[in-house]
Amino acid sequence: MTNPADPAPPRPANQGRRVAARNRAALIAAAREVFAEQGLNAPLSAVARRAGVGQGSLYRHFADRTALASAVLGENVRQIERAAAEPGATLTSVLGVVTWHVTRSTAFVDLLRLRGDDDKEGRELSERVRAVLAGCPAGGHELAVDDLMLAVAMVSGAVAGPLDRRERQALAAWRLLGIDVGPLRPVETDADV
Amino acid sequence: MTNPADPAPPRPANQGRRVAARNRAALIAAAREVFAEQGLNAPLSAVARRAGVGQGSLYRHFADRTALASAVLGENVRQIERAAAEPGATLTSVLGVVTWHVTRSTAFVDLLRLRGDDDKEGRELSERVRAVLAGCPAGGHELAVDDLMLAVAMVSGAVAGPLDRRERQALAAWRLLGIDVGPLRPVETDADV
Amino acid sequence: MTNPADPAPPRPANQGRRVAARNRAALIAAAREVFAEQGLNAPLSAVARRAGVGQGSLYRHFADRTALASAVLGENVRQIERAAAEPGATLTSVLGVVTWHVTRSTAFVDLLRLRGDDDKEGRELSERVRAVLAGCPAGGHELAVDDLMLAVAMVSGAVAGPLDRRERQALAAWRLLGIDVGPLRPVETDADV
Amino acid sequence: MTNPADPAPPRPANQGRRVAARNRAALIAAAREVFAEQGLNAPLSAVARRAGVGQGSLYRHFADRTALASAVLGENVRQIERAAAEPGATLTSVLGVVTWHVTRSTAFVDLLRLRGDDDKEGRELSERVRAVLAGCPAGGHELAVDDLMLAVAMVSGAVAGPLDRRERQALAAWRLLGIDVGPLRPVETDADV
DNA sequence: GATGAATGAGCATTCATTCAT
DNA sequence: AATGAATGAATGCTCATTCAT
Repeated sequence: MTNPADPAPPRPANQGRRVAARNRAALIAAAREVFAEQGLNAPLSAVARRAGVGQGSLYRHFADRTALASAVLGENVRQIERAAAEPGATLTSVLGVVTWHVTRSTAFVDLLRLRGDDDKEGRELSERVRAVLAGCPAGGHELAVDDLMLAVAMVSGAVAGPLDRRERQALAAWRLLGIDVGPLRPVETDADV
Repeated sequence: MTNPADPAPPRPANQGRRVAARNRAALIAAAREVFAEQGLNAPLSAVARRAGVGQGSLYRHFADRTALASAVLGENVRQIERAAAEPGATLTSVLGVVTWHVTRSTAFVDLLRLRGDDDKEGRELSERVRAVLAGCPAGGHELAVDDLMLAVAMVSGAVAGPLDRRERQALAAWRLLGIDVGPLRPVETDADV
Repeated sequence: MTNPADPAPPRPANQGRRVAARNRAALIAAAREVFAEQGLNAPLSAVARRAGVGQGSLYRHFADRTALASAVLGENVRQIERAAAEPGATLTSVLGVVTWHVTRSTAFVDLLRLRGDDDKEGRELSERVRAVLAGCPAGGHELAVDDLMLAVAMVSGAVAGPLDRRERQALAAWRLLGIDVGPLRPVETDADV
Repeated sequence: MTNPADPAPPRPANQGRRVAARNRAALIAAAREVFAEQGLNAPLSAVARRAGVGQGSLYRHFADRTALASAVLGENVRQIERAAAEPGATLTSVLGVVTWHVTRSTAFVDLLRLRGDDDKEGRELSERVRAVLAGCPAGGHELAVDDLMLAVAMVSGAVAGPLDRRERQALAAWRLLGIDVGPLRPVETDADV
């Protein structure tokens, strides 16, 4: 018979609040990968596992799926904002960065396809992208920002499958729209978490 | 509390084989709605429920999700083929029908984004759409069929949200591509099963 | 819209009561195969399908799984009884026939492992086998019939896997028991249905 | 009728990680009973229910049916190995322990009848039993280990029905084989997990 | 009598979410 | 704060059984 009062299994030490920030970053990094691969509906358990973190910690840092997704996509948007802030940035160069994210992340594509209903977080992020595009020196293009956003969504719709295919499709899509994009690339970050 | 001596578990009447065809049609109709709203991964149980039919009946008529999806999307593709067969059909008019389906059905959009791997049914349907487009008298456009299919995928990527918004976005997307589409419309069918 | 009063699909002609007997035989034949391959718990739908008969017909002829199983195993037992009735039959020759069934039919093995509870049909069949063995001229063996039945069950427990393996195991088992068996064989029937 | 405004779906208290080990043990105990009664194909939901544990917990502890079965049968095999390691152990005494398990557990009998195909776990366990028998001081018997394993399978085939009947049949089967077995008994364990 | 469709209970499996420690 | 186990609802799928025609 099992003794019902047998001692609790050894509890892993609480490593203090220093770890908190580290865990948050690990969760975002893991979510970026998982969402990029499987889209915004990927199992959250997979994120926690890849982050090397308990399920509970995930929920402590991010109240729900949306919060986590916002954190991940927020980084993407921040990169786009940084790209636009670089000296010599043009609409062309910024679209290159946008397209880089579109080809890399299924989640970023999903962002542009969200239902308008329960969203809000998503709309804010979209708004920020729109603001960036609106502020770009339009290198010869006379496109309204609405059309630019539409064009980004359209390119998103064109990509599917493995990475190389996604890149080819994205470039072909931009060509079909008659819009130049710079090289597909991320943005260097100071502290690349 | 349930009476443990409940005599007869009241089985809803088996309505005989008369309803078979009706059920099949109801399943397709329900699947069209559910897939249109929630996409190709919608729960099949929701389809059965909306059709007012047991789970088993669904599986009797359609061996798996693919079979059901094919039945639904097959109708869509058939409509497109019919549109191209109408007297006086042009690329423009056919694209209007294609776009009608894109705005109506999330599932139709999904069709154009399927991974090539395990699919086959889906690829066949895509192929049929491509064949229709390839055979259209290209009213002034000099687009290769590859680019046409890409354009359709791009338009698909642009639509989201409520119906009226979807329509506006689709039309704007085509305009951005510089491609004319006819009026968004389905095709009249003799027996609209 | 579908006309709710559309005509019933053409009904397959009722082919008269001559077919009844034929169907019954087909069901037994199919069940023999299916039960032999998959054991007594095989899906009854598989039996109906292999018999080329509707599910309903199966249930008309056989009220439940037990009835069908009894029909199948009854034939096996009848063969054993016939073997014992052949001129020159000995315990050895009869055990050869018994063993033939053991190696051929998973269901026959299952028969010997049935729970005693709800059984009855099964016990009757077992009884008949026992009666046959009891009546055999025991060619030199001094085994009580209880022990013979036990031995048969033991040999049943030894067989598993593909046919050739089953045969080797059965013969090894009998050898281990020090009991001779004749050649493994079925019995010729006059009208081999 | 259920009040549609039911506020809180009363979730049974999550009793924390204290119960983890207890639950695991409860699952194994429940599985031992259920598998013993119904064989290796018993519904896992029955195991979870009898353990007083949610379905999810079962799957957390045991990835699949095989894992659970291995845990249960592994204990059986370990007991047999311990029996062979006892001072004064003989083939006779070990066979008594083996037979004890055969009479107690339908699952243990199933183990000996597994198809070789997709198994592996099962074969490993069988191998361990064989190894134990091979290593036993054969008290006067000159049986090859192959024949011993066959004999065990044969005895397994002989047992069916209620416990007392199973015991009588097993002993009679061994007698028929001319092989001595010690008293049917389990092995005392220090910590009976 | 035969037919084949309808039905729902049952089982396996996954996953979002909560909570004691 | 972190942990990781518990939980059950949801979903896919199979099958025994009933029944109108």
